[in-house]
Amino acid sequence: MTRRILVTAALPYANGPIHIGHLLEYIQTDIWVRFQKLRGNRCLYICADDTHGTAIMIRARQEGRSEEALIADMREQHIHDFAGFDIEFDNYGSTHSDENRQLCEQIWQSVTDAGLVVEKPVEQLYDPEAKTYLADRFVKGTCPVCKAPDQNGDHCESCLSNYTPKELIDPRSTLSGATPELRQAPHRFIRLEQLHPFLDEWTQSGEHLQTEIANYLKGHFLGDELRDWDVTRPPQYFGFEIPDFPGHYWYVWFDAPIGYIASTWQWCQANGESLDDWWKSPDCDVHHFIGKDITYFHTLFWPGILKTAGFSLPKQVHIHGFLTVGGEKMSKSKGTFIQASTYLDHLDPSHLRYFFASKLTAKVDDLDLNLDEFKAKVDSDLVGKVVNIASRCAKFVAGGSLSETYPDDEGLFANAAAAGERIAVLYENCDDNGAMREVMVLADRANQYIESREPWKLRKDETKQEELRDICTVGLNLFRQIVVYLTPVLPRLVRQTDELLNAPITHWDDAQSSLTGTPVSTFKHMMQRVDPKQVEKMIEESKDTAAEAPNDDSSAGDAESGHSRSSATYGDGPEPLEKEPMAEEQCTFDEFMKVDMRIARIVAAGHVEGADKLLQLTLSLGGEETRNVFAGIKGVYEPEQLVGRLVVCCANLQPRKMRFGISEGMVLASGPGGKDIYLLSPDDGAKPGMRVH
RNA sequence: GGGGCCGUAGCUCAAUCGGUUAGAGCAGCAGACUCAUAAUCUGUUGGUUCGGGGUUCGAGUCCCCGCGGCCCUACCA
Repeated sequence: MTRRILVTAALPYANGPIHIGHLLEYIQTDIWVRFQKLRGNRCLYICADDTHGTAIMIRARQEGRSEEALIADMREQHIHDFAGFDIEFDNYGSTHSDENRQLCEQIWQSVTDAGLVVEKPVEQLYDPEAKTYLADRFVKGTCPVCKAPDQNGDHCESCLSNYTPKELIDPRSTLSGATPELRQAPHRFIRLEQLHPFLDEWTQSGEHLQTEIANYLKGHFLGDELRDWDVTRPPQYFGFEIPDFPGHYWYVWFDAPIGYIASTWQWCQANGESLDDWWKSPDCDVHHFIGKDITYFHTLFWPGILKTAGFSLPKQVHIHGFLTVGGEKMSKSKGTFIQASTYLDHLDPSHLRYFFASKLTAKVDDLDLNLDEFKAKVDSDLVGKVVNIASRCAKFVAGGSLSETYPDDEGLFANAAAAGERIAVLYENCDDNGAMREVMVLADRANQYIESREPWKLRKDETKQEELRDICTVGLNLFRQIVVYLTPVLPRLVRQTDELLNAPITHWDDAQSSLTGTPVSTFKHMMQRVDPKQVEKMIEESKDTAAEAPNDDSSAGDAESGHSRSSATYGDGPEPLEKEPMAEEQCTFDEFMKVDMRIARIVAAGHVEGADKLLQLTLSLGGEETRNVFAGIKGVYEPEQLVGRLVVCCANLQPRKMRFGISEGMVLASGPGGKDIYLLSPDDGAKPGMRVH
């Protein structure tokens, strides 16, 4: 019997473009949906833009236009990006829709009727100029602990202490610069604790969640009383006004998940279907795909709401980890914060779809995009193995057709057909990585088969043309089987294969029966290797030098430049350069200027207890400006000889927490290390605080 | 500061409830082939499972202490 399955991916926020981190989720979900559809199940892929909240409101103001105009624009971009990666939604809605408003009102009524809503006053900083309450991240000021200026609302990056925005010295709004006032406003909360027994049961049984997630919830939330959840906001706010709480709005996280239902409703209206069949029927399974950061909302809050309002509970919430690039969090300054559109300008979307598939498992682990591995995997698996099968066979039969009866292939086709169910189970369980492995084994076998039959030799023998055609018939059928299994991942390859073999792939079971007698078109290259130059360009284009503070490891050692005098006169050998070759990559003037180097005077120096290599230095940049720096020069310089001398330091290096304290800069020195360390000194006349250009 | 996840071959990952000699792919190396987009095929070298203790007949797996990495920290989208 055909299953009915409703699938959602998390709603992207309408405050920014889609990037490759987002794509991991939408591609994972798209693969799962395409798989279900190919298996003959009725499956809907539902998504929408998440459009409400302070951030949208503020951005619209800054851009001098309405929120509606902003989110309409963003929606266009999002849809365009998704289409570029062959992510095919059945409906892409918006949380700012009539359907969503109606559903919010209806669900709000349900939770109110169930006695879950309670009103309490909340004290918060308010920006009198922007006329809105301020979330912590919109407040900056001087740290109450270490007095470092320009720190965040809730924690200090200099001394790493935590506090509340109210404790900040000289707080100011990052929206308007105004001094915020402490104000009180009523908020309404949902008493989640009342649903505690239900959530205990739902999260811990029925395999709705991955085990690590179930354990996490049990250990972190369900062991204690569940906190009341603040789901309303006082003005000004961009969202839906609450009917029985005039002037107040639902918090964006209340209406966002309801957007799943609203978007489904839109699809139902357009297709003459009933919403209840999808959201209130036991015959339909609801599956959510989300990232681990929004676990709380989707596994506690959301099931509680659904239960209370009488909607279907998710059959499963599939939670994935984050995407890292080169083993690290995506970074704008490193160019690894890659937007979907930037990727599309340079590389093939199928490559990324395959790479993600080959790395995705049902676990919550983070997934790393290593660009070298990306190239190696795509080149080897897709081009070298899979497409190669078609490439080496099709040419021998192009313009002709496949054999009329399927030749003896020693059981290869039957074996690969049998693998179909195994692979289907892997896809079903979100173990795309396992599925890709199985498929690659099939590709290896096909290549081995062709190798052993040596069709290129038969081609020269007039009497063996029939045998040649048989071999190619087997090869191309094995290829087509593989493409069927890759359909969820590589829809474009499917279309190309349809064209080559003149037989459309429409169902998973197309891998069960062989193709015979059909015409074969001329082979055209189906996929290119990854071009490293394009990868580089993509990274380069993704670099946003203004976006982040200087990086803690990008500036240190390589700030040298060449000179024009002959080195021979001084007997300077090539050894230092040979030992440490110059950086190959050039740095732009802007990048160089990011490093703020200053003349500094060492006003204090001392040993650090327990440290083998460090000295603690206090640098003066003139006036009151000082820096605490740990320098790895113990054993080379004695503290006493350092006090009073001038050095060059990097003054805007990101502070770094070290074992013995925070280091706030770096003293420039040269030499390979060990005993060979030479501090840089300015010529006479330089004064502390002067910039080094 | 609090918390989570992780550490296995050069790289990416396996290894059922604690149970034989820790397995694959890629890379590397050697050879073959020349149809195929420098593709493919055959063979093959790599491991003190981060370190140190402990429990056990038996530990990659469980416990403790370190070290290292990534991430989260609930008015935040």
